Amino acid sequence: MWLSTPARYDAVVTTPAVESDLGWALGAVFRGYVRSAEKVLAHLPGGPRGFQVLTSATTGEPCSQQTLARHLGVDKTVMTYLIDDLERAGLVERRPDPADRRARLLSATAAGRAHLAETAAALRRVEDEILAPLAPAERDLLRDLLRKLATRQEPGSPCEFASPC
Amino acid sequence: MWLSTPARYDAVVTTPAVESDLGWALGAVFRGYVRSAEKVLAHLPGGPRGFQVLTSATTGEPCSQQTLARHLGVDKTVMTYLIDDLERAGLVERRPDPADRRARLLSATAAGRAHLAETAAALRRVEDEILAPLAPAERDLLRDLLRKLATRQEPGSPCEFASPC
DNA sequence: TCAGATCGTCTGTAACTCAGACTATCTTGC
DNA sequence: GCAAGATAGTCTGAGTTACAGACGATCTGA
Repeated sequence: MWLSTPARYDAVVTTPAVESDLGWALGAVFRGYVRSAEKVLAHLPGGPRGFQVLTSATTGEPCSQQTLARHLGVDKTVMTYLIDDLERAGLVERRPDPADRRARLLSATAAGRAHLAETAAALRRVEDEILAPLAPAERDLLRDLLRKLATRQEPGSPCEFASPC
Repeated sequence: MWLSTPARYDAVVTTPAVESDLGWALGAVFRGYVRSAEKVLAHLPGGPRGFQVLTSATTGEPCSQQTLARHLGVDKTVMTYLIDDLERAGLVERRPDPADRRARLLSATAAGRAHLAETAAALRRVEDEILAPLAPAERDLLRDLLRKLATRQEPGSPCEFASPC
């Protein structure tokens, strides 16, 4: 059947071009984002992931390393040295959790918050640059759609990803 | 200034939660996609990237390894052993480019096209699973927006990403 | 024809990921 | 109160991966 079917016909009917593959588009955009973000975040320990840790440490109530690791999608061992670097730079600090002495609560220092404020502004400009091909309304739409997916797609519990801490 | 401003105020005004970070959402969705796709593509050499190579080798005219590498966002040395594996599995084949004897044109074998057809169907189901939190219209919208970005965001030449070969 | 660029390959090094062990601590059941 | 198992964070080591650089073959332009 496959051998007798003309190749051109196959291509059109059963095998879509790679551009229509969600994975390809997702990967291409993600790579572009990381590459651009790394330039802006070069001075921040941990790059884009360090930025996300710092953001999480600043907003909301302090949370444990492991919870944060799950939320950001990094291994717990990676989280250890990610925080090591940020702490060494004086941007975040680990405090023992009074309710559980095994755990450390992560919170940003004043320097960390100041650093985050200016970095977030620069990153926002990078995001706009990346989203430039889209109309303003489309940009907001894309952000919303991605956020909606990201906060629900954890397979085990539907909202694990959504709960920051 | 930073020290005298209440933390809560900082958080609301200048430091958005990580969930509003495009990079976080993009990363979370991308990780989820790769994790799901790898299950379906476990039997295919190279996993998701092998799938994209096979897809590109099937659709359109045959193209060189380097062009394909740029298009898929992988290093040329990675592309070499990626194709090695696919060729060893009998799914693609390298042919010398008659117009440039340095280059190899990549094309899928009949077995490769058959393999791709069934794998693409399975992958499409995975994609729908991942996009499940969205309404049907939103899914198409997200695909379109991502494709629009992916085909235009290459910094050097705006359409380099878009041109498959 | 010659210099420089390019294609694909190979090699080695650097970086990264992740399983597993370990200590300290919490929780549960008795 | 105590023992057994689970969990948080850290550390180590093994395995994988990415990527710079060199290389031969070939193309292109002067």
